[in-house]
Amino acid sequence: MSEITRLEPRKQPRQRRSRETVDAILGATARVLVEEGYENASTNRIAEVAGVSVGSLYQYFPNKQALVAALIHEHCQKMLAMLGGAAGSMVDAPLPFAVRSFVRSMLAAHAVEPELHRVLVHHAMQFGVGMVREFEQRCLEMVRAYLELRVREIVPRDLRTASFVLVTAVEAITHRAVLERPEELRSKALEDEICALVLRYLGTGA
Amino acid sequence: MSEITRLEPRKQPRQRRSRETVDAILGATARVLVEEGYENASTNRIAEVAGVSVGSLYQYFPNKQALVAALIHEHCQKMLAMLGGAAGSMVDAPLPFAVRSFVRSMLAAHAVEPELHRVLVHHAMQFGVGMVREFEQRCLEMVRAYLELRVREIVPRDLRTASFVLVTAVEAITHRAVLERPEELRSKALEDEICALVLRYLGTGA
Amino acid sequence: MSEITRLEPRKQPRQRRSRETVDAILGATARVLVEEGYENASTNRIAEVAGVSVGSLYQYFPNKQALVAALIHEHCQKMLAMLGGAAGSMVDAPLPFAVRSFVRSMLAAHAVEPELHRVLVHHAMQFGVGMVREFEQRCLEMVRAYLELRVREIVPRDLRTASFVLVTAVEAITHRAVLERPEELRSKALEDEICALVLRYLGTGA
Amino acid sequence: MSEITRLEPRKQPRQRRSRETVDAILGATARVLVEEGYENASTNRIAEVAGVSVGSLYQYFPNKQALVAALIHEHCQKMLAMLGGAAGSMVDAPLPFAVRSFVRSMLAAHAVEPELHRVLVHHAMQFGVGMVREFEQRCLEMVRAYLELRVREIVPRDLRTASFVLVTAVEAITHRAVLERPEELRSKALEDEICALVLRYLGTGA
DNA sequence: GATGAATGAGAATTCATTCAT
DNA sequence: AATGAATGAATTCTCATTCAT
Repeated sequence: MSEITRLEPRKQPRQRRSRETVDAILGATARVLVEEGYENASTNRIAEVAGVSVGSLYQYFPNKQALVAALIHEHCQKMLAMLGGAAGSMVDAPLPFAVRSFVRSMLAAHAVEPELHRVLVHHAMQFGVGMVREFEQRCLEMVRAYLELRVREIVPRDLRTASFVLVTAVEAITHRAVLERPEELRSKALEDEICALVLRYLGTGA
Repeated sequence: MSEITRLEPRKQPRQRRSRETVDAILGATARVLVEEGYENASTNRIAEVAGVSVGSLYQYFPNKQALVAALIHEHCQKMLAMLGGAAGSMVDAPLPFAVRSFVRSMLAAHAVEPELHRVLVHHAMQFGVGMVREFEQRCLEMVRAYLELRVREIVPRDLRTASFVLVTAVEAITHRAVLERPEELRSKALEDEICALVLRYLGTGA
Repeated sequence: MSEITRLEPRKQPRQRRSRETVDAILGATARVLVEEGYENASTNRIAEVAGVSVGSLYQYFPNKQALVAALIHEHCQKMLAMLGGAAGSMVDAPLPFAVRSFVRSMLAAHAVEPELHRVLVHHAMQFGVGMVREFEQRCLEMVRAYLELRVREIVPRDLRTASFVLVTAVEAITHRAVLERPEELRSKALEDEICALVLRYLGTGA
Repeated sequence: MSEITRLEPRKQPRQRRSRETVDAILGATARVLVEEGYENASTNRIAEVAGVSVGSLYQYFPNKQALVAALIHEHCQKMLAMLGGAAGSMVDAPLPFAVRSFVRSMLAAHAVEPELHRVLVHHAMQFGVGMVREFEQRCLEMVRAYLELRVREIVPRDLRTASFVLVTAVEAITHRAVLERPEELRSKALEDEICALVLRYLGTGA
């Protein structure tokens, strides 16, 4: 079903020139993926858009998958950075504030480059599984850690399942909202509703 | 981004033998998709597994996309049929029963052929969008219709958003549970938890 | 050092048309190999010379090596057929006649398509090893079997080494003579000399 | 069939450091050729193994063929040096001693770096033909010169053909023995048998 | 209707070689 | 002199699709 393939970048760019090349390649990959779709994203096309030769592309990425994997990695790092900010402020905050902070971070994280996000999520499972799972895993851990702090204030007893339910739900709603209802994002109505979903589930009578 | 392509089956099989051929092709498509992955699912391979010639395949399906579209359609019909059963029994039932019926239907619908489901969902968006959306649209309509019947018993006022939130959340949790936590499906604990999520969100003080 | 690669033909040609295609491909491979050299023998070039599309080539041969392997196989069959004729007449013949028969078969077998022979021998070792070894093995067996029949008439006692020495020597001289001294082949002087080498080695005082 | 290409090293290394670089490159070429095969021996790979940049490689060798040609040259020099020793001692020696000396030199010369030898012989014909031929030519000359000295003691009258027959036979047996029967090399049985082949052919009644 | 041979554009990937730094 | 980034033509191989039989 799937071949074993190296995903690690082939070699580190040492000089400034090569750093620029790598950036150009990743940038072009993102653009082509979004504008022309995964199926049409050939390495030759990507190199062309990046303004470099295919050879240069293969000097840094051993194959097409590694290229996409690198992009997924970069994207996950950005999203994790945004969630990380929320994590800090949650610890001491009472439930309603913590939940709102989390939900906002999720919305913000998904809104960065939604089109790219969609394409990457789509193909992430095939190989860079570990990379996307890293993001989801971090969400789960974060939420679960927080729930454990507040265990006496909430209704659910099985925190493993509770965090699975919450993270999956919030992530899915956020994801689809960004893609399908971008106009509603500013209205705060959706944000309120997601917070309500979470808070009522946790049983704080909000 | 994508070419405009006919997705309709090329001709209706009228005789029994034709019907069998079409079934064999669709069955083979499902098998190949699941066992060998989308990337490796060539029309030649599918025809081989189906035990017919490529020529025959193209007699009934104008192109590869139409083939997958037909499979998606078939799959959606099965899922809708399972939801349809629930729909009938929901109308008159009080909230807790209705919600449980809905959640059970969702779990059951996703459990039919989970591997195939995963592959199809994965590639559904690329072309057969309308077909998957049909399923989601029906879910939304069903839930919204029910919520309108019970509007005085529930907290949320914006029923459009409420049904979006609920359907998206339940669908996502169900989907991931079937794929990633199949062992927990029998325990009923997850089912209970999803019901709790919905009921508390609706504000019935469960 | 070397990848594991399928060398078996991909599928049997069933219709006459495809049989002709396969023949055209093998013929073109031989021509290109001889006229343009192994390095320049690309599959596209071979297909072009064969007057078919690359696709057709890959329908019957899973990769380039399989193509060459098939050619080697065919070539070995031809050579073995020529040796086989000699084998029959050797059994009852006295040494001088048997040796001459063997040497003549060798010369004839190498003279069939000497240029192709050179290229194939050259690249045979890389993969089709078994195929060329088959030819050499058959020679060894044939010679050894005969020596065993005549063991009382000859000097060498270690028949395994004796047949190795003889077959290797005769094969090498034949091979190089065909390639480098084709004009001398008709003179029979070389044939006489090879026979002398063998007979004197066997100690029959010729 | 093949382009005309400069095979001469680009420039003579004058300083010690340059000499070391060239040696490192040739050593790396040998290693890569033996360990990874000719097909996988790219100039980039060779430079990497040599611990220098490709640029440096091209400073000393105008192209890949020149690199291999240089290696072949080096290898032939080593083999010729070993044969040269024998040549001196042969002149005055009686046939049995001379033949044994020659056969031993051949065996020793082939045993130096058999794996490398095999790869080089394999590809020598493609371009460095002259270089390998040089070795074979020298063998022929040496043998023929000796046979002329002893012409009254031996049976064969056509010394050109006789030396061709002998050198080709001994070389082939030696080559294959080193590659395929290395364990027998120490036993001296094979050496004896090759000597017997030569001596009996020459008709000295050994 | 069915068959399967044939097609060929196009995709991924390599590698000898050059040249700016 | 050395470096290593960049090049891009060339190569192997795939696969959706057509069409003669």
